[in-house]
Amino acid sequence: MKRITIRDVAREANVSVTLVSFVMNAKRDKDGKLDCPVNPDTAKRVLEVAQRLGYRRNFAAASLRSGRSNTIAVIPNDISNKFFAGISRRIEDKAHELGYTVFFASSDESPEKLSEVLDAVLAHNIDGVIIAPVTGGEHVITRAMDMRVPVVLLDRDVETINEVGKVLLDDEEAGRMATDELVGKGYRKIEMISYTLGISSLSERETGYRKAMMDHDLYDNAKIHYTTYGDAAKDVERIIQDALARGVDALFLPTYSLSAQVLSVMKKLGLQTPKDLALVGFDESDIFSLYATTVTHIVQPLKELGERSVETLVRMIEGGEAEKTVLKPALVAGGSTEKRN
Amino acid sequence: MKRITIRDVAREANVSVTLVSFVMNAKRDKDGKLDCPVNPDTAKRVLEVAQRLGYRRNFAAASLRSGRSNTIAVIPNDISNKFFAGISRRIEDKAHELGYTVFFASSDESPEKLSEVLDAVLAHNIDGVIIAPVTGGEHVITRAMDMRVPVVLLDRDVETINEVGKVLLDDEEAGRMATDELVGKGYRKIEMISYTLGISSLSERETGYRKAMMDHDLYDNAKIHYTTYGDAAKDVERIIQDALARGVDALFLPTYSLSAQVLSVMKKLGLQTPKDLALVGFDESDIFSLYATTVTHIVQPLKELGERSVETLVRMIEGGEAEKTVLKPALVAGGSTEKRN
DNA sequence: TTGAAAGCGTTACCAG
DNA sequence: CTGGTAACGCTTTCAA
Repeated sequence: MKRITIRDVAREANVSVTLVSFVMNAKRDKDGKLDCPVNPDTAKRVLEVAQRLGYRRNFAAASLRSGRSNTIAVIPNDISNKFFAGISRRIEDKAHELGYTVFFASSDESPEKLSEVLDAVLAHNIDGVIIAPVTGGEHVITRAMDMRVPVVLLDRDVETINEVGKVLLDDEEAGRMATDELVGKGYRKIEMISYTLGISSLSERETGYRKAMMDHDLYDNAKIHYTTYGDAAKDVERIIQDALARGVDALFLPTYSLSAQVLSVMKKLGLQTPKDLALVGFDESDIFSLYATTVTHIVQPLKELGERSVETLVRMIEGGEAEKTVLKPALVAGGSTEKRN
Repeated sequence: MKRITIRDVAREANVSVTLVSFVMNAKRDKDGKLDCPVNPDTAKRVLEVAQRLGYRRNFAAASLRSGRSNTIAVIPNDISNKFFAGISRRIEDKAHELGYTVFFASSDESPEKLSEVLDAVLAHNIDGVIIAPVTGGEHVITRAMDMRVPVVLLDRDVETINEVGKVLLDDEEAGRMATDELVGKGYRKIEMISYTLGISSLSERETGYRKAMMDHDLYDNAKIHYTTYGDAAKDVERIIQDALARGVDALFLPTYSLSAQVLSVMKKLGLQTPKDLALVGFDESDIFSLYATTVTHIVQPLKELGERSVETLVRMIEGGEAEKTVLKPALVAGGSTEKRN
């Protein structure tokens, strides 16, 4: 069961390897015609022989010779996180449609792991990289750029870097939507819990919240509580009790993990939403529909985020400009923001 | 910014490319000594030069020449599903530890997509494949075997195929544990909802349930309702109402999706667990702890499943025998199986 | 429209 | 222990 090479096909079809290579690499134009300088009859014959013999291009050889790989890498912070799970398939599908293979690897927030992943990127002749949710460390981007690999930033902006593609959510709008929903339903003392991560997505959501509060002349009521990913469990309980003591009537939670944390604490304390506290959560989860009261939440257009990031990257790989796209969030209404009586 | 090749290193270190190749491929043994037929001093010099020049092996060239890639592929049915999200990181970490890179791609249940993925596997000289949760279609495995690529089946058995590695959950035990828990807490009319998928994991869980019911002399009460993934939403509501009408007091849900579906219907119908219906769910989710009453559920040892599958595959790649591992599930107790009064 | 031949950077083989 | 050299299978000139 020897492997079929381009030479086998050439011999069997009575043509040169060059011709076979041409035919195998030709893209079909809209008429289904092969777009290459080969006699159509010859091309047809080559295609038939290749098919019959079960020929498949040896990827390593092609990559070695051409220096390209038709492969892109996607480096999320954690391949198993919520946001990424929803977006990975979209990326995969779109990449496949454009003729690229995708390669996933977690950076894990660790500079060492990140460095290894990037070495792998170099070693594999990978054509471009999509860097998805990462909290902390701009090294990724600059290192990748040093390697002259096209980069697209997904979900999170780094304002100091501009030679990369960007596909982002309009996070300010998300913060504004959440706040407007609460105000519209009669809530006034609306506060927010956020992480001290210093990443653009969160700070923009905070900005949206602040501006909306200001627009509604509620800025004196605006207050953002901060916690860290690791301390959230204990901080959130304290924050909620403090807020209730001060008469706060609603909370905006700008990430899924904070939303889950808050629901957990409220359950533990026997608090009900919206009676004791109205809520707006973030991202998608069965929890929002299965919690005692359904929870209003902001959703990101995962499909578009994924597809757009691939399109942007491929365009850059093929010599195009780095583009920036900002997509709109949406609000899914639930019982947690029911009109206040 | 020319790329540094093995030849550059050889010239700079005054040795042949052969020596450099030896050194770069040598694994360190436990003493940190390089395990290769090269003078330690020479090796050290080569290493230093390589470091200084920033040499990185060209993956495509190595793969082309050696026919191997130190890469394994993982093909789940859906890269974004629950089970897979929890296991992917474990696979990645373990593979990395053993010197392999991982490549993820969804088969998506579609034979065409599957075929494409396998072509990619061949084209990339991939050394082995882990096939994770797939519902329907044994083609995968036989196709991969035809390609002479080592295969490990993860989570789901195909009894007719034996030349592959297998890493499975003791699904019969899982069914038994769930049933025993319910019986132990005083429930008697225990039923089960399952999918008509004909996959081993589900049918084994059913077997465990049946056997446990038999052991407790409750076999006359045993009943399994069937639905399909697509029809679950409407079927589950009917099933629950029918069950309640017949005085059923507990349900065992052998998958996460069925668990979520049942919780959703119960919420909609205003039913409470365990008062109206005791429940045992499956797999991990925030839902189980955040639902009005916490839900007892069976968990799989995701870490072990992931690591073991990689270890098994790598052993096969390196010429070892195909092994079969069966891991034990665990039960996480919650309020949904509180003792019946 | 076709083909010959020169590499791409590595590893494997065989000598020393 | 060390080194020369022939592949690996493909793409890419260049010439016909």
